[in-house]
Amino acid sequence: MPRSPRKKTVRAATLADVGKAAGVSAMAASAVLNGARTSSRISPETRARIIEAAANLRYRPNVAARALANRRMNTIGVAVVLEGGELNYYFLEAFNGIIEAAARQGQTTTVFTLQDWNQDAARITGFCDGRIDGLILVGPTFSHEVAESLPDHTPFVALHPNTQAHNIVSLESSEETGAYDMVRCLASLGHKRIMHLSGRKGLVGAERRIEGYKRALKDSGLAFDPDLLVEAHFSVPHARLALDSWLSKHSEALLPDAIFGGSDSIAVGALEALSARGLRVPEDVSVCGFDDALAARTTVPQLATVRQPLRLMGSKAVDILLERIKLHHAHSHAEHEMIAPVIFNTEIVLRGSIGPPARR
Amino acid sequence: MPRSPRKKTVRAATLADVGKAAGVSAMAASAVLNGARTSSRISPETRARIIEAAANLRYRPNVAARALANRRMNTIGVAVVLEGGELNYYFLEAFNGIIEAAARQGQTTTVFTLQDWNQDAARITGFCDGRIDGLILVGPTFSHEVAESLPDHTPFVALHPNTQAHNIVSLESSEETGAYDMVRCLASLGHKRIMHLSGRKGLVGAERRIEGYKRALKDSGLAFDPDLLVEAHFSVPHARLALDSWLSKHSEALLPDAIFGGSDSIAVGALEALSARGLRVPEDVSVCGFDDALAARTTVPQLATVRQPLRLMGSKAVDILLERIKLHHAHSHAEHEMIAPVIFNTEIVLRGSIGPPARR
DNA sequence: CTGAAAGCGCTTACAG
DNA sequence: CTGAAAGCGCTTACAG
Repeated sequence: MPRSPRKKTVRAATLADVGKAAGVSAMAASAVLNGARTSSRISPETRARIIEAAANLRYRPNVAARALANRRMNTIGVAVVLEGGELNYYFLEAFNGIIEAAARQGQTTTVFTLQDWNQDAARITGFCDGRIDGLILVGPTFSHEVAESLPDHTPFVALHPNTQAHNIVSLESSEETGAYDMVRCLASLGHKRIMHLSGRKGLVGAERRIEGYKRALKDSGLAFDPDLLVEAHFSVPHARLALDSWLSKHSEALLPDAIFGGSDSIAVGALEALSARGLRVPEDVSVCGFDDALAARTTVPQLATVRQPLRLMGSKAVDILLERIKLHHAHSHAEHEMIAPVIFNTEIVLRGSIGPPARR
Repeated sequence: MPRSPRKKTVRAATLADVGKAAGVSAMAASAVLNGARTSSRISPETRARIIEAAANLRYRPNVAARALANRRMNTIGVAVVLEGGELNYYFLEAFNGIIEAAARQGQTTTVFTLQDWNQDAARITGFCDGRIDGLILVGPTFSHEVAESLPDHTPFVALHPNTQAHNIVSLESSEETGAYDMVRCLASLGHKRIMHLSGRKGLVGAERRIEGYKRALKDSGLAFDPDLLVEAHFSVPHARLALDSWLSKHSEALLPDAIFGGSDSIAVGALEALSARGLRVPEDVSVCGFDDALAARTTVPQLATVRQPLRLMGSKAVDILLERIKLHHAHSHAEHEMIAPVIFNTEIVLRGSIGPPARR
C-alpha cells in the first residue's frame, strides 16, 4: 500500500476555503471566526461546523487583507536612535514594558532605528504609510520645526522627549526631584565634595538633573563648585574618559567624596575610571547613577541610583498611544485634547556603591 | 473671492488618485512609482508627469495593499522567550545585529515575546499569518515534535537552537572549543581547582560548554572533580544563589582558584556572590564568562569571557532568512537544501577578572 | 508604449 | 439567519 503523500501546504487556508469546507459562504466564516459584532447571527450548528473546518484547515486570518479592509494594522512602531551604533540599557528596559503591553493588547511591535532625529525625520514620515497605527518616539531630540512637521495622520507618543510639539504626548519622570533626593542623601551621609558627572548639556534630562543637583547642594548648605560639575555624554566610554581626564588634572587631595552620575551608564563609566586608578568604591569614593537600568544591578558593587519606572513608562506609552489611535480612527477631537505630559515619580535606591565619606 | 477651503486629508492618496491627476491609469502610476521591472515601458514625459503628481499628492504606497497583492510583508519576526520576565543581554546583543541587517535590506522587524517555547508553539503558528515573511527563533528549546509541527509556509531560522528540525536553519558557534580554550588558558595560568558554573543541563549550549571544560581539564592533566561542576541557570540571580549555596557548604580551604561561568550572566552572578562574602576578583578567585555581551564590559573588574560574535550572528540570521524567503516565494527546492547549520568561531577575550591563582 | 480586468483575502453594507 | 456583491489599494498577467 503506497504511503499517502504528505500534502505540501502551498498556501494558507482562506475564509473561502473554510466556508467551502463547512458548506457556507466566506462571509459566514468571517462572521464566526473574525467578526465580533455580527457573529450572533449564525446558528449554533453552523457556527460549530465553521469552527471545526477552520481548525482542520489550520485557518489563520491574513493580516494584510484584514488591515487593508479595516485600515488598521494592529501594529505600533518604536523609533529609537542608535547611540554609538547600538541599543542601550535604557532602551532595553523601556522596550520590555512596551512589548509586554503591546502583546497584552494584541498588538505587534516593530522597531525602527535611526541615526539622527533631525536628519532622519523624512524616514519617520515614511514609516507612517499604513504599516503602523501609531509611533512611540524614544528620547527624541528634534528641533522644534521638525517636530511640528511630523505627519498629522499618525498619533505619536514620546518617552523623555527633548522637544514639546502639539501632536506628541510626552511621558516623563520627576527627574529634578530624583536628582535632588539623591544628592541630599549623599550630603546627609556627610559628603561635602559631591561631583555631578552630567549628561550632555542642552538635553532636557541632563539639565533637570543638574538643577536638582544644584538645589540639593544649596539646601544642604554646600556651595556649588563649578569645577565639580563635569559634562559627559550618556554613555559608558565617554563618561570614563571625562572622569579620567578630570582626575589627571587634579591632585589626590581634590578627589571628590562622591560622584553622582547623570545616568547609570555614566556611573558605570565612573566605576571603570576609578577602578583603573586603584580607587575603591565606596571606600574611597561613593558613586551613584540615574535610571535603575539592568546595568545598575550587575556592577560590583551594585549601583545606588535614582529609579525611573522605565518598564512602566514603556507600557503606559503603549496604552496612551492605543487610546489616541482609537480616538483618531473615530475622528474624535478628544485625540488632540489628551496632550498633557504624563509625569512618573522617581525614587532613590540605595545599594553598595555609596557609603560614608572616606576619612582623609 | 472666497478662500479655497484647505481640504482636510481624510485619506492618503492612492495610485488611482495619482493616475487621475497625471491623466494616466493607476497601473501606469504603479509601474513608475513602485514597479522595478516594468517601469521602462513608460515614456519619459508620462513618467515625469506621474512623479510630479505623486509628489503633489504626497503619495505613499499602502503597505497592506502591497503586501496583499505581493504576498510579501517585507517584515521579519523575532521570537524570544522572556527569561524571568525580561529580555536579557544576550538578546540585546543579537537584536542589535538583527535590526541593523533588516534595516539595511529595507525590512522591518517585529518582536514576539513568549513565556515558554513548547506551550506557546500555537502562538508562533499564529504569527505566521501573513504579517511576517519569516521568523528568527532566538534560543528555542522546543521538543522535537513541536519543532517539526511548525508551519511549512513560513521560513525559519534559529539562533542557538536546542533542537534540530528539518525546516529550521540554525546558527551556532563553536562553543565546545571556546570553553576548551578558556579552561586551558586558566590552567596555563596555574589554576588547579577550576569550577564550572554551568547553564541548565540538557540545553545544548550548556552541554557543549561542559564538554569543552572536561576536555580541557583532561588535556591539562587535571582530574575532573564532579563537586566543581555546579549547575545553574542562564541568569544572574540564579547563578548567584547557586554559587552562594555551594560556598556555604564548603570550607574556605576548598575555595576554587577560578570559576568559569557558562554565560556572562552566570559570571556576573558569581561576581555578586563572591563580593557579598568579601572575596576579591581576581585576587582571591578568578572569574570568567561566555558570550561577551555588553554586561561583560560593564562589570568592575571587566569580565574575561569567550566571545561569540552575537551581532554578526544576528545580522547573518537576517541574511539567511531573507535568502530562504526569496527561494520560498520562487517555490524553489533550494530552500529546503540550505539547511546545514552555520557555525561561527568563538575566541577568548582576556580582561581584568582573571589573574594568577591566589597563594593560599 | 499603455489600459481594462482580475485577483490578493478580508469586511461591510445591502438583499433576500 | 444567510449569501452575493462591492470595495480596501496594490500587482500581475493579458490585450491591444
